[in-house]
Amino acid sequence: MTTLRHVPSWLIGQASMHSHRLLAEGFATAGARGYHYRLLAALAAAGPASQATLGRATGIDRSDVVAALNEMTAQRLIERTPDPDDRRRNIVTLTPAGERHLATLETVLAGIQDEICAPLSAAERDQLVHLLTRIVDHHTGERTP
Amino acid sequence: MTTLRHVPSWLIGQASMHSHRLLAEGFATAGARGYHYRLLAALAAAGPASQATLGRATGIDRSDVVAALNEMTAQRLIERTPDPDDRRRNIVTLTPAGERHLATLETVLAGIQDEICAPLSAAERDQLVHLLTRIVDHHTGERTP
DNA sequence: CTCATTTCAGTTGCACTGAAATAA
DNA sequence: CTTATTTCAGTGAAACTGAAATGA
Repeated sequence: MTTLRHVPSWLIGQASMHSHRLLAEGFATAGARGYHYRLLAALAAAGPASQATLGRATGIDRSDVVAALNEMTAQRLIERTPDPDDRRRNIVTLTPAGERHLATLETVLAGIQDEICAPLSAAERDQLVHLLTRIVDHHTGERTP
Repeated sequence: MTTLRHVPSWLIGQASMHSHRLLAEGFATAGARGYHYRLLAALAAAGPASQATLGRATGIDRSDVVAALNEMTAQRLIERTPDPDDRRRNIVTLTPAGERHLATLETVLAGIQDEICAPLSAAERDQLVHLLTRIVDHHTGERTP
């Protein structure tokens, strides 16, 4: 596109499309998709958690958390056990297979980052991360101000 | 997410999510969606074109171009006329209503850009545009290298 | 009663694939 | 015969909404 080439939202969207495609391809060869990785990473970072907590931590909708965890349970990557202190909740824990799976996905992810940022120097990559961090921080939590 | 906060693809995806939401909201109040704007902008920039050309110019799939143009024809924003020189082709042209609609969407778009880049200075915004441009350019056209 | 959690059913915009008909 | 264009039918991941059942 001619006129859109300097519009931030267009560039962000195009960059997102490419990174999303690369990531989806990488995750697919490992038998996963984006939601799976985000949930595994959140579990590894914060330890066992309820589904609602996982949804808030990952930004994934409560409804999609259910579906993704169903798939991951079938793959024996996680386990759901009822919380004795609050019987509405499921406590979700990583299985050893889930931890191994996460490790492979982390490797895939790191490779994709280098691929995405290939045309940038290390300093420029840091700069990009810094700029995007400020944008993302500014727009998270400030819905309907 | 804790561990993902410095991963470029995560930041790009989050920024894209926010900008996409803002853009979709803005376009929706004007009765449009992203594909409509991109097609209108391409028509205004390059003049009347075939659907295949529009698809290549906007990066929208041939199949989605058909659907979007159907909707836009119903709104009298564009017109399809058969190309006498190549009877497979439709020549797509902007109607006056389409030009007016595009002008409104341009205004919406410009406002959203300022909203997205609110936490950045003008120099930083240029820097972001520059970095993203290099990433996008590097990844467009180089599929299956 | 209100609120939180889990679950299921459905929707939407976007990106994409496959196949058919038509014509260069 | 091969290639290009338009069109239709369908798939898939992601983000989201609404409502129901259960329990704090």
